[in-house]
Amino acid sequence: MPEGPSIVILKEEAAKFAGRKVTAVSGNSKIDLARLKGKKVLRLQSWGKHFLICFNGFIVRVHFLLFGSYRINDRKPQAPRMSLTFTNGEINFYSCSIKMLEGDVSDHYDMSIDVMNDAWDKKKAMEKLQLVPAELVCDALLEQDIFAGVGNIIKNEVLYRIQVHPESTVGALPVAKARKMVDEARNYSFDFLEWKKKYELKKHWLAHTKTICGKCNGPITRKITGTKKRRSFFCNECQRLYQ
DNA sequence: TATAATGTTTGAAC
DNA sequence: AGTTCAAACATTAT
Repeated sequence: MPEGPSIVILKEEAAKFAGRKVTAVSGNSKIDLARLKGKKVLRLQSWGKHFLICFNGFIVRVHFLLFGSYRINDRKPQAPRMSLTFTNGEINFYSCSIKMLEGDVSDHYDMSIDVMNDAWDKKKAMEKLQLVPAELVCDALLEQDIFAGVGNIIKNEVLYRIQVHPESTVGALPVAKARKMVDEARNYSFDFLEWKKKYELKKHWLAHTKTICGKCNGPITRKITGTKKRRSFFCNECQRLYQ
């Protein structure tokens, strides 16, 4: 469930709880859940892969990692990490990381880094890339400090779209390619959002988990790449290695 | 059934 | 002391 666009979908689905009071709270999270009881949710936000439940003076941050999930007006058999009940429904979170942050969202998050946010700033991403010229692009795209919300699927699809080999070095990319990478990190994320909403995300994958390149009919290489050691799927023929 | 996978934090080891 | 790395966590489809 993890990448940024999926969290945007959650935010939209949970929007009906904004302005509502938490009438009951439970779960096996180690944070002080009792603090939420009777408090009003001011708004629901997202930043990258973080889902933010904002209260007056503090925020509950939910991160789904690899296996986390949620249900709205529904439950899974297992015990929820956190369950929030409102007068108009409930939301349950499973096997996720939950933290309490003091203060406002702006004290903790820079929304201009979130590829899904209206405040996203292309120039800022370009500037941050220039600070890590030695990094491989497959790692750079996964940097949440640069591309908050981008995950491994988006990484692979972006690199395929712009025809850049995942083991290319950031500093070796021509500026026009770097710009394309930044642009597509956002563009593909929005495509991901639309496809995911229609339950047809996988149908549109061109590189991720594929074995044949649709462009040249050659093989798609699958390889663990970068210091992050994540799976990369790429076409050696169509994706150029810059180094 | 065993494996691998849309991810991050932590703490040991250097 | 700062950096690096692997382990830990946890679920489900294949």
